[in-house]
Amino acid sequence: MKPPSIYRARWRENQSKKIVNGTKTKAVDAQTQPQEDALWGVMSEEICSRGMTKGWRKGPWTAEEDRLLIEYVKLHGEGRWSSVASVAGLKRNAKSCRLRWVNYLRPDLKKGQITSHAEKLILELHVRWGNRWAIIAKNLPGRTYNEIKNYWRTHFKKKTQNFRDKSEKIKSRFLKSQKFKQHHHQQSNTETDIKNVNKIPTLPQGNQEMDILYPNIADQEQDDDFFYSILNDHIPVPVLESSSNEDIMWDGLWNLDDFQCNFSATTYDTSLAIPSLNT
DNA sequence: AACTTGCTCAACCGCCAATCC
DNA sequence: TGGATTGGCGGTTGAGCAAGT
Repeated sequence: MKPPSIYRARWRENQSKKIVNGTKTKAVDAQTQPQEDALWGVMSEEICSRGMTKGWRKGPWTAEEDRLLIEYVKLHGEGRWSSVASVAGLKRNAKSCRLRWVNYLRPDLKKGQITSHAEKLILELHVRWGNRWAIIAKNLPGRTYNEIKNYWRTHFKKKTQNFRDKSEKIKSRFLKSQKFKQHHHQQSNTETDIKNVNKIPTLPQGNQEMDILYPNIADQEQDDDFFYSILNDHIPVPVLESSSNEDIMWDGLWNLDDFQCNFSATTYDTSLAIPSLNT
């Protein structure tokens, strides 16, 4: 008894294993995608109508469904999502139930606006961890990774864009005046930067500690300055002393979609001595 | 008043690792 | 040991609403 998506995933997997003329076939490409979607739409209805799956309900949860799910968790605890549908009488799949509980129904969740303190902590943690929302959420008790993820997208995307605009100006100014010198010297500097990134101290938890970290920073301008200063503090900038590959280097430095800043040895291009950013 | 645009956030999807059988 | 299942996570979507034109 599986939802149609399972059958589709399995079908795709089998397709990708097929070998035609010595090369692996693509399960779906841009041309066949619409046909495949249509096909699986029909299949999906067919599968459900024949009772081959439970015909999982989708869309917004009703109050009654919430009540049933809460009752279920009270009785059976978290983590047994696969049996929710049959036991609680919900026409929702395990994933949907888990998500609803984790992101909305959990009693320890904080509702309401994210405070400025929490906002700053999110920024700081995002610089450290990138889009690893689950890890960030663990430092913000009562907040879900989904909430933080949404918050980031709606509040900080703009700021990252502003930062990029600013950085473009700095970049053009900088390029006019800088020349690179020694390749090996640059390499040793960036390697030191990578080590320093790994030494960023663990952040304390709780509002009291955050007060110590960020005392009396209130207005928007200060917030912006704070935001940019974090980036300046944490993004290791190689010493620009030698090279003729300015464009490649600056692309690496300034193409900071979401400010993914997890440097690692495996993504470190030693031939250019420029840290590349995980995306 | 009607329409457009932007914002918010719940919910879904796909992928992957861990666990189960 | 290997396939199936489950749970967790990140990316994305889209409905609902408010503000602007």
